[in-house]
Amino acid sequence: MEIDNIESVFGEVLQEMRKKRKMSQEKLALQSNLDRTYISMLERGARKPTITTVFKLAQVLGIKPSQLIEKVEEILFEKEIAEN
Amino acid sequence: MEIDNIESVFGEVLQEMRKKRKMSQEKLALQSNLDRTYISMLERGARKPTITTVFKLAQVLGIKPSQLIEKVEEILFEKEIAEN
DNA sequence: ATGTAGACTGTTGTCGACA
DNA sequence: CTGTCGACAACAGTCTACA
Repeated sequence: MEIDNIESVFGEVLQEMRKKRKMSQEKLALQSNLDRTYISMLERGARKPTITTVFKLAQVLGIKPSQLIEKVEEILFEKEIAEN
Repeated sequence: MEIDNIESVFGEVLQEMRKKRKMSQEKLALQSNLDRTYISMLERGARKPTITTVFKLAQVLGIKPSQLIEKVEEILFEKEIAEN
């Protein structure tokens, strides 16, 4: 089945982490040195970030990149189970 | 100083993990559904993978993507310390 | 404050060939 | 088995503008 909507899951996680910090997309974009519209696309799963983008975002969110990825794994794993 | 040779560090880690498994670039490429020449470029730090590429590689290497990223963080952190 | 659109630049990732 | 090269298609990431 291969799923491969990693980008959607990443978007969910990113939005959750951002909101938890009561930060706007605009501010996140500014601080991470990325474009506001791009953050929007990321959260909606319309783009897959490169590894360097993940590092930038994690830094601004104050977590380790690996923790961000780990969150994605967890959700992805739940969804795979729900699939059989 | 901003460093930003995340791709070089990722390359180091990828190569280390691959060799530890006594796997050729060719086999890694085949199993991860990526191009052999691209694996070569990744290991030499000439390309930055997207998040989905990281997931593919980690799966073939038999580790969690977050663990792969964590290794990168560690080495990156050592290098930042060595810099002041 | 966010979503979307279109046009754009640069880079990822593919492929064939040769050392 | 790996590095590199050149050509290429596909997609990441920017920017302006409008709802």
